[in-house]
Amino acid sequence: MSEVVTQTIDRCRAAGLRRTKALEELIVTLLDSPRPMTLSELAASERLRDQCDKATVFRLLQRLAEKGVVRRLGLHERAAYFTLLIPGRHQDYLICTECGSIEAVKAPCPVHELEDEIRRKTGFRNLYHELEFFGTCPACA
Amino acid sequence: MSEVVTQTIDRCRAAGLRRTKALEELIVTLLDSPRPMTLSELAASERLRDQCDKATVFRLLQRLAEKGVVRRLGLHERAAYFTLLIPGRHQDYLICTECGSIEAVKAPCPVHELEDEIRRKTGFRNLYHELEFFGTCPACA
DNA sequence: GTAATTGCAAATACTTTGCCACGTA
DNA sequence: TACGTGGCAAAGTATTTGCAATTAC
Repeated sequence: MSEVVTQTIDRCRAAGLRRTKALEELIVTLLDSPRPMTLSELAASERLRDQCDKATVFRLLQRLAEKGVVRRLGLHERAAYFTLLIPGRHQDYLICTECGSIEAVKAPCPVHELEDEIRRKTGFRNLYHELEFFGTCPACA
Repeated sequence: MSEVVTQTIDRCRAAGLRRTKALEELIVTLLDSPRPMTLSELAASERLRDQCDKATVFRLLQRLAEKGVVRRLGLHERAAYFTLLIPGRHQDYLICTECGSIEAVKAPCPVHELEDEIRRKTGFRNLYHELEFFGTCPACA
């Protein structure tokens, strides 16, 4: 099992969660995915399909989001997307409004300075941001 | 009626929409609001409450989004948010994850260069972006 | 042993559509 | 007149919860 997986499970344990098979498989699944996934996708994924009920995945995601281990994203679809939150890592996304494809933006995120400024000026705590680009991908154009 | 309202209605007319009372009230309501609004908020708003059904507001928003007059935003809630799209204007948002308050970010958006770069490198068309900051506001902290 | 976790089914929330009446151009 | 619009009610989709059984610690 990869380094990141064990570290993430440790973070869950430290946050008071129990180490269940479903938790492990969920984390591995999210980590394997190059892009955020919906609840339905997760529940239907190879690793989780026979492992547990959709409600379980839902509640796991809920707890993990509460503990800051996963993040829930909007991304313009009706369904919410979830992604693992790895300390020190940040990802922006590029989304095709026609076919719904989602890919990670490779360039560094230009928002951190503004984020610091907002933190200073507004007194918001636990500040983070979400940045998404939308458009029509070459294949759909 | 303000300049922007008539211009926006003109854009709708140009896009082939009919000028109805509901359309006008919807546009004025969105323009009056300092932040994006949900379908429910719009349908229950003073101007629209007695004017038309929720389904009508829904279909109006749908048409307007199609024509590029309004934009549908995620913003992390279960309900979608809508905002008027004024040419040459762009807005980022600061959202409290505790109380759900939404305010517009006053500072200029630092993402346009990256957007240009993505447009060039990926060949995406009609590119735009959405940037939101999330955190705990001073009142909730 | 005890509290967290789970499955299953039922309840919610928000969105979306069908169908026929109506109003704008 | 013709076609976009509107109201009302029903259907759809994704999420969320209740409760009793199970499992991790």
